[in-house]
Amino acid sequence: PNLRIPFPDGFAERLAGQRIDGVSRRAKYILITLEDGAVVILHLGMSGRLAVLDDAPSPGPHDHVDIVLETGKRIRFCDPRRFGLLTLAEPGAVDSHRLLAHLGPDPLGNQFNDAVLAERLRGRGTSIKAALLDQTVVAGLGNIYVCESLYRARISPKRLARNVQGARAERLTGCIRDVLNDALAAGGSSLRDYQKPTGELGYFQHSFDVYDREGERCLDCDCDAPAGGGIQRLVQGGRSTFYCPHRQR
DNA sequence: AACAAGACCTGCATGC
DNA sequence: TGCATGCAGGTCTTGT
Repeated sequence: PNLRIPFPDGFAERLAGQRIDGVSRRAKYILITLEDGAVVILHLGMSGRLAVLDDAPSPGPHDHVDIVLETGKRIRFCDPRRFGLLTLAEPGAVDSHRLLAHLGPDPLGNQFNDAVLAERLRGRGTSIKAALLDQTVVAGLGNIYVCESLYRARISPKRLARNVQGARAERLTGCIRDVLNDALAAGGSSLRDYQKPTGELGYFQHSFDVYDREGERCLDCDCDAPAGGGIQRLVQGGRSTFYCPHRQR
């Protein structure tokens, strides 16, 4: 029970016997809607994983929850670092739940376009890198996809967020969507923990242009480390940023 | 009020 | 071999 937040009282009893009416997503939260309208809110944090199991192997040290289905299959939630969470929103109190209420627009949804992004970046004195990681600005981007989006849009991660307007905001909007769609098509990015529920790995990590490529050649402008170029790493807000100082301005 | 820094965890790679 | 250090797909809270 000691994940990022404690389980609500009577969590298992609350779920028992209910039909699952749907599974959806808001930002990085997985939402499982029950027949009475309550919603299970699940976040994988950094190291969380869901596995669909046919039988009931004894749980490992980092397995926290099994949701057992009528068929006998079970959905097992494993999370070594325990940055993930599993909680419940009562019927009618889902959008207003404190974890969901302040999220910005989903970059793959209809509420997101270049005008919206420009407006949400207006007046922000932080870096565009930090702004895109802020889930109240845009909901659902993490460190990898922010780095990749800024690279494709040729925008420096150090540029002030308020100075991403007009053509830059337009470029960035398109690149964010493209990066996410490409990553989804590839099944996501497996660095260490991440597996799909089937146990398969994602493939997008083979398509990174900049992430985790410090010192390597820039695929676009061809600058390279021996000549003083190449992909550089810097730390912003305690997180690694990878970028090409020549290509990104 | 906005922003940066620190805290929360475990596991792994690296270097001495 | 063992130990210390730094780093990792993310939020939250605290302090300036």
